[in-house]
Amino acid sequence: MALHVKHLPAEERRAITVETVVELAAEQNPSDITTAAIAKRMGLTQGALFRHFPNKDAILRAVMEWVAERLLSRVDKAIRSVNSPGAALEAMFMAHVGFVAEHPGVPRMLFGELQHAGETAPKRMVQTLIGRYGERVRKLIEAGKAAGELDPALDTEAAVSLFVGTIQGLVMQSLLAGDVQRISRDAPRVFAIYRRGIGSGR
Amino acid sequence: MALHVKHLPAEERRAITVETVVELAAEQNPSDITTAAIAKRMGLTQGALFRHFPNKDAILRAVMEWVAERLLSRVDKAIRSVNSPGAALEAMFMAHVGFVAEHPGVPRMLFGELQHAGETAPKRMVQTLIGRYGERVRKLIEAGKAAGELDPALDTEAAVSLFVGTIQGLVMQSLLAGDVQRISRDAPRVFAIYRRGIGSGR
DNA sequence: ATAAAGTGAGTAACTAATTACTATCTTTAT
DNA sequence: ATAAAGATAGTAATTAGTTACTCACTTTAT
Repeated sequence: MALHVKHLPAEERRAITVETVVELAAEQNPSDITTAAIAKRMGLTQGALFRHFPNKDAILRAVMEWVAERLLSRVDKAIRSVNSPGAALEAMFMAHVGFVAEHPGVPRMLFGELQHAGETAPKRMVQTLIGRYGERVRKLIEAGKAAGELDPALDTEAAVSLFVGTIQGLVMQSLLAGDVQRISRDAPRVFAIYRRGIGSGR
Repeated sequence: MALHVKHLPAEERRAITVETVVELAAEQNPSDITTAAIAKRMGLTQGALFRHFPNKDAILRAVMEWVAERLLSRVDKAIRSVNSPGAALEAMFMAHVGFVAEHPGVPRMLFGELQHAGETAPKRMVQTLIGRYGERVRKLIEAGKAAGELDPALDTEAAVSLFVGTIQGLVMQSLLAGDVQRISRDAPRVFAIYRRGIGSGR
């Protein structure tokens, strides 16, 4: 795939680094991706990475930026593609699932960052991302209630939490089975149950 | 809390080691719990650990055994304490949530083990545990269908996956908020939505 | 007395980061 | 147009710090 071309402009090199980390995270425990492993996959020496990033944390920060941008823009596009809140929730769910199926390492990295004890920069970025993500879900659920599509007595916060958890559950199942494609297959079936849980009686 | 008594019988020392790991996993990223950190918390030198375990992996294996035993027995007890499948599902959910609230490091360790690339012993144990756990959920859901409590057209596999995912979602929310007790507070509200999703129309 | 439990000082392997040096592009002066 | 000069990107070896694990020796309980 990658041609391992040497002497790329710095910006391009940084972009490739980020994509490489995302790729590696799909194959191994994100928390033990070493700078040596990243460099090897790129066909560079380990030291070369530090020409483009001041330290490893900065690499992770760049990855989180990449993720936040791509995920949110994809999700926003999905929301805009339909016109009812219920349909938007489903489109958002499927867009997210599609993203995860393409980049299975991503949710694992996010979850892994959240586990860190202190207040690392990447961790804060994940919190921000999930916050912004949650806003969108919350907005759709409230619009759905107003439109009579969803149960007006629905506990919005719980519904938001379950929306995210549902995807997290799919990720875990795919880890269990060692089969990423499973996510795409199971997603509609699982979402159907969720949709029923938040729906109005009719 | 622990009195850091020296010269304990081997079996007792092993038990304390396991509990210490579970404790540490609640405070820091499980994947960077070092043998030095475990020993320090126990008031022992690092070398002493290797009197009782051949290697670090064996410690993790013992922890997984501990988890599997305690979680399943607790869940089974909850199931036996009520008499309808629907009530049993709820009791099982709450028992699991209670366990997680007491030992927040546990789900994070399980998830972390699943991430490893190869086929480590602890990973296999987690797969076995989740398999056995899933069986119980599946059985209850099918009994619920037969009893007319649950939607007879319900997709059982998806419902099982969502059951586990729901808890995983609660764990993630608590990591986000940095507040474990949140799990117990949110659990009933989230379960209510799930219950509605799998229920018969009436 | 002796076997089990713990100590403390090691080791080899690995990790992120640094550095002196080299190769390759880009700009500029003539 | 092109040679010289400067800037940028990559190399290879090395660093200090960590990690899991070992072992000769000491302490303790029975």
